[in-house]
Amino acid sequence: MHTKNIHAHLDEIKDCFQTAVSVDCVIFGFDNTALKVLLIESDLKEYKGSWSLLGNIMRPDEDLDEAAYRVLRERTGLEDVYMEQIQTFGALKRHPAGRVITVAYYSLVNIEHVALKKHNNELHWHTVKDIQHMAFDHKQILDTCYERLKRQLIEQPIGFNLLPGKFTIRDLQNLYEAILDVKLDRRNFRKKFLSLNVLEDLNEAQEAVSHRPAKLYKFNFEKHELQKKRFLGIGF
Amino acid sequence: MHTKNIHAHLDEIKDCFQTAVSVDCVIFGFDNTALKVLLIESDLKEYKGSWSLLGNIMRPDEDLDEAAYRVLRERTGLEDVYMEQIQTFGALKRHPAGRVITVAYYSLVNIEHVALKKHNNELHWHTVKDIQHMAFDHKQILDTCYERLKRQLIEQPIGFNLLPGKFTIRDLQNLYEAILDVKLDRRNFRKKFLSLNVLEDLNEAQEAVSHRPAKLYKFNFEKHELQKKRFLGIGF
DNA sequence: TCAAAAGTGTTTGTAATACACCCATGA
DNA sequence: TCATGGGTGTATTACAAACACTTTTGA
Repeated sequence: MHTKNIHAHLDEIKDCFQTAVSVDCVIFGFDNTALKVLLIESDLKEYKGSWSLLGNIMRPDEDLDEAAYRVLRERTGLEDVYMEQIQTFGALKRHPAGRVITVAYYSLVNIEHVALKKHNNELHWHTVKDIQHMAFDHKQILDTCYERLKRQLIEQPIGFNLLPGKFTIRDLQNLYEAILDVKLDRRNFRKKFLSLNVLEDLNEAQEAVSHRPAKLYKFNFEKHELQKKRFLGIGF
Repeated sequence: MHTKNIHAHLDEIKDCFQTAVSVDCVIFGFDNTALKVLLIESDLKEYKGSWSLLGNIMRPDEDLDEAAYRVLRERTGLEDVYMEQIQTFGALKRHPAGRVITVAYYSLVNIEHVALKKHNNELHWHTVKDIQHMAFDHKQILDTCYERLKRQLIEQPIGFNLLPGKFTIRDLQNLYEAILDVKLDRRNFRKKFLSLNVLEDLNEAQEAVSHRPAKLYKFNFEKHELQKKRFLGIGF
């Protein structure tokens, strides 16, 4: 067997360095009623009037994940938010400017923490369910990320990332119902979450509501014994 | 807001076309005892003696997914096998030849259907559990794909892809036990799978075994009512 | 005192788990 | 006839699902 050195290898593949890699961030927020996604007006003539995800080309000198965090940081000013790589989209004609494959991430942010700056006035929060068309293949990317979010929401306690630091159990239930598009029983939902040992009672209550005020909780990551009861059984 | 045409956009990003995109295939097989993965001896001097996944650079004129199928086809002669994109790895120094990000796929094949050709004599099936080191970041990729496989195996009936067309329920259980590294109750396992309505009884039996011969089954995709009982509840 | 949402407990159904005996075959 | 693994049924347990009334607050 022959071996090749790096340079022989580089030479062999140099024709393949014609492809750009981009990252696209599906930034989800929740406004207490519906799941939102942060979009920008497309700056490509071909897609004028369409909305697109927040993305950018990955720089040759930065990690892939770092590129995604950079996009998020530049657009929202946020750091240390929940973010997950979801899928890479590499269809041939997906970008009119040439061969660009894109790695899609989604992140969950507290919508109140996103201060849209003046120079970001092309940015808007859109209701996910109302979105029909987007630029590029971004609708497909959004759909994929939304499906993954729904699945994650069922399997891991990540919904907190979309809520303010203090929230009521009803807030949490509203979030689940809105994102999963289901109706849940109040008593069972409450029972379930309280038994999970992830909610810390702040001993505070809602104020200025014209009904019995609800208790406020915060999420306590430490308390969560991850995957404590992982199914031994087969779940299908 | 100003708009840019494609060419302005291309110009802006042209410095970023310095990154190659590769695909790496984690090809899993099962030899009735242990989970195997098909590896090749690295042809890079830097990794001489190490094993690596089967991969290749994506061509600028082919779909990303097609590149993965091409690698699989070229190496195993197989088509139409189970294959899934898992994750994209894009750390800065992951490839010594330059900036190469790689999209990892795993596929499940019937190990008996893979005829390793003469010119593929650097290819070998390795027992997944015994693998300690690999070239590049391929161990990390393998680990990621293996974790995903385990999860998928619990949630979807995909194990069949690793088995011959005719198999016994015990074969299937061996597969689950080996991959998930658990012991399962024979009676419950059988009950579970028979109730799933995905096994078609071939009315054939094992031959030449020195004990009561087991029935042979095949998987019947049509019968499987996908996600019929999808949890409404929350699974963590 | 009324409206509106918060808070609580019990019952029921379903599915996973644990477990022991008989059956068919080749040696 | 024996050794080996195949095939079956039931009791128990755990958890999700269904369901109704009392409590607290502001108006």
